Amino acid sequence: MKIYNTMTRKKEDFVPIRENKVGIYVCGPTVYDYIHMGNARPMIVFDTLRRYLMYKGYDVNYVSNFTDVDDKIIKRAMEEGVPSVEISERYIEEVKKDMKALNVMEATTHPKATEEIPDMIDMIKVLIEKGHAYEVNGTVYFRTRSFPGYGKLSKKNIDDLEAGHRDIKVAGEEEKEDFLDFVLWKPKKEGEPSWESPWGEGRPGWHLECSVMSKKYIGDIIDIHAGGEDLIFPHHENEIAQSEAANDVEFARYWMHNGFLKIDGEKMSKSLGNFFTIRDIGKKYPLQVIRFFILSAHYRSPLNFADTLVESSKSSLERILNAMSKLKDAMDYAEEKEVSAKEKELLEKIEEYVTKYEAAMEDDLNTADAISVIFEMVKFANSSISSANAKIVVERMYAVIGKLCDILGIITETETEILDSEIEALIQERQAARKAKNFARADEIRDVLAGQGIILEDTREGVKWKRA
RNA sequence: GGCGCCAUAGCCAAGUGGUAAGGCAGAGGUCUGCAACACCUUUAUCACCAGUUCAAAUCUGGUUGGCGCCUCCA
Repeated sequence: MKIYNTMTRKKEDFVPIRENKVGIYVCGPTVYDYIHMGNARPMIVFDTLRRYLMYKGYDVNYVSNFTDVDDKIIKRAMEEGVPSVEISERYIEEVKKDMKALNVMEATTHPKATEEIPDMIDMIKVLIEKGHAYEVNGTVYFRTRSFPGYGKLSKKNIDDLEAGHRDIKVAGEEEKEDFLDFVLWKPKKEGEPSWESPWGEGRPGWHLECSVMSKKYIGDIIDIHAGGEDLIFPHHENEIAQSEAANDVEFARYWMHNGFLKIDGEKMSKSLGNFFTIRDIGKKYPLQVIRFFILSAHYRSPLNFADTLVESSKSSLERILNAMSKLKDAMDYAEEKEVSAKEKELLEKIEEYVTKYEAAMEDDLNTADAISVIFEMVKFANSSISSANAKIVVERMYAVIGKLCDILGIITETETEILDSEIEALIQERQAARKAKNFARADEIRDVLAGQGIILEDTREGVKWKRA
């Protein structure tokens, strides 16, 4: 498979370090609030990458952290007057709920920063020993200029950074040797969570945790490191500096970054009031629709989020679901018989679609193209596959579309739901009315059920219903 | 100021040298008691200008417009 590597700015053939094994590290959220649409994009995109690699037979070690010690968490805790651990634990649980609702698989490991402090201290010690870090008044800084490759991911050169920096001085800057140096360990302030360290009580800097956790749970070299494009600088640049300075080996082979999500054409931000949490969106749309919507564009493109676009995705997804529902019915009625010569061609055609789908996914996870292949299959199924075919043919069609959707994390399997007896009775009454050509009554019942979110469809095999 | 990205039909969105996938919406038709589902038909020369080439949406240069990072951020 080809992956666009931010480091080289090119699509490269993906070759894992260890045969058939892939280690993926995705920077996870800071848990101080419900996750929003922007957080969801990398979760969904890289979960899809993971699912595809698993489908290809790779053993995927997927690590994604929870940043559970951070200024924003502390601020929130102070506002609510509770310990910050209460905030982080609460939102880790909420984030997990949202991820589940988005059908994002649980990571192999979900490390938390606060549980990895000893390893972070060890890495800082190594960096100090090697001359890549130094301590001033309880703060440990990374000596950025001591790492020659600094800027290689974001393609920034140190002198440009210096020029751009002059206007934006930060407090405490005087004590640093160099403005480029960033914090590995910061001393405790009153009321903040802290840990013992050789440099006094304090807490780790943000960039350090990812270097430490990826090393611990994947190894010194990781196959794929992923996250939002805004993390390229400074977060990922700093991770590279820390890890490569400490471990003396390349940090990550492939860097993948998803594009930003915009709201009605504008950047999402709290001040613009266009900040949407997954929790709120879930009240308006099935989150499956959101997942489908996000995957309908290439992951590196900016993606605009607007109601009309989601509505459109909802209709699109229904087309797939309708086709699957029809296939399921066809399976029930299809006979187990010999596959005819003509049907053999149908089976071959199905495999051609699979090949085409895989080619799309192989090309830097082109989910938009892959989805278009699914729609081609849907059309093919709707027009060429029916209960008149041998059962095995129908089953294959159903299984293939189901599997290809599953790789995208789209659930097509609908569990058979039992309607309550009252609704069931109304449907029966309507059927009787139709038989008696009392269409006024039949339509009236259909309207009543529609009002309750039950949509009826009359098919040759009888009445079908679905939720609006 | 530095680094980088994008511009394809009413909307969304693939396509990186050989004469434009797919979806939504719209129009016409078939099926249906009607509707829904489904099926058939129908809707673009790819921001603009110049160049390279037998051939460009696809390469090069320029113009215009939009966006991101450089500060916490997915």
